[in-house]
Amino acid sequence: MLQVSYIRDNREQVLERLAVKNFKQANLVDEVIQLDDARRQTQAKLDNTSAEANSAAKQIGELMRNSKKEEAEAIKAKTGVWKEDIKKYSEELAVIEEELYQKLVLLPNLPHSSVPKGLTPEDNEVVLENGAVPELPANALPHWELAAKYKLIDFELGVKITGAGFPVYTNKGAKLQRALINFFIDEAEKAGYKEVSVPLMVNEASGFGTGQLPDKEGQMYFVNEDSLYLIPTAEVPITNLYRDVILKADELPVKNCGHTPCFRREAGSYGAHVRGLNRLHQFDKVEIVQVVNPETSYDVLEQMSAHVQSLLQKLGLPYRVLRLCGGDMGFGSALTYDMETWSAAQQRWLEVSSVSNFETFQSNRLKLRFRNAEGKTQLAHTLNGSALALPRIVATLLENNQTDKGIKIPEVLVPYTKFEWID
RNA sequence: GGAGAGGUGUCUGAGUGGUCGAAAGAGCACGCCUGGAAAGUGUGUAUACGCCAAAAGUGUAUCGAGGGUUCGAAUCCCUCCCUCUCCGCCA
Repeated sequence: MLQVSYIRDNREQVLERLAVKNFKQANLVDEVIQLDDARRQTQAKLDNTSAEANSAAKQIGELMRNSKKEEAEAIKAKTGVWKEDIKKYSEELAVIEEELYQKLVLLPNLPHSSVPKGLTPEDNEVVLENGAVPELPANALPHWELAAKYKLIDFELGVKITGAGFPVYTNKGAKLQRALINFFIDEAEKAGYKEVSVPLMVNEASGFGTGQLPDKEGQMYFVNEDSLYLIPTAEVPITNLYRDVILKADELPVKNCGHTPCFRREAGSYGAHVRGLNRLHQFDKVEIVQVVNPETSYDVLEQMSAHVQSLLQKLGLPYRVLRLCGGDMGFGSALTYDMETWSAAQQRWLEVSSVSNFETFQSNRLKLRFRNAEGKTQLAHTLNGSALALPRIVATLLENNQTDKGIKIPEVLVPYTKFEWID
């Protein structure tokens, strides 16, 4: 959520930035400003009336104590009007604030100046490519066939017990899951992230804090009986750890990592692009989250991007880094890098990570502040990224490392898997 | 699931209708004291939104949340949420 005061002070810039995100309802900006004007006026009227009523009440108390009953009654007689006005103004204020809020939540975050204009994924900017694309034999298989051949994943069994998009990992497939999770967590800890293990369900306030609610509830599974949402990413519980918190300056940066399953309804398309592990309703992911001083947030974003890249390098996966264009970015992000690995058998790039700086968009909703050098409270910046999501990593590992003898496990993973080959 | 107790500032904790944004203590910050530290001592120490060019100042709101009674509510009433204890169930 954008800050109203910022919108007021930087109207032109806000409009210009929103245009980069192809935001269509630019009129909302002026409506927000007008509503805020109205809010201030009504607030002032309410405050002034309350002040009068408060001082009258004090006088009455004083007079009663001195048993000047008649004078007290005289003042009492005047309070009726104030009471009515106070009621009227606070009702007005509530209506205005609600309207303001409803419009404010429709405004996406402002994209950073480096965000390219554009509408579709084709307009994303390739920042860099790294790693050699492997030469596969002519009979190379896509990962879903490899998974069947080596009995790593049983998709049908998942359908039986739950439904499509909930695979069952078996044998070395199950081991590989656990190995990747531990490898990713260990690497994150080496990079200074503290591991947390968090609930997989969150309440509505948490969904609001990170921006999934209102509006995107369709993407989350909802437990009606208890009004809880299954988390679509560990970003939600981990970032919400700091909701309604004022951090001391020396507590920044906060660096957390955590592994969780992620649940996504993804009511979407079918076909080759979502076959196998390409798109699932449940998958495992290690997430990294930082809460930082605004002055450092873009340096931190680069560090997080470098961390994710280092994982891909260690796993020997060819990858590229994209700077998402305005049209492809998430609602709350100011700048997003996507990391994609090259799937040799599918002959296409698969998104395996997304690293974003939310600036104050989340912290404003979360009321996540820190005390700055002047001792004043200030909104912190939040960032997060996948480091990494498992399914597509597994997909490319299986596909890219397939040989006549079986599938070769990357060296860094062998201490975790305790086997070198899937065969 | 059943019964009971309770939710006050960073923490402990007082406060049952007016002088309460809230005693006291602890913690923390700064100063004094000290060769240095501890002890001692003094001062300060919530957040948000207004007004003001800004600082100073000042107004309003907030004692789990929302509503009500009252000229006036942390304090009385209602609803909801949460925590704790005991019992039941149970990984």
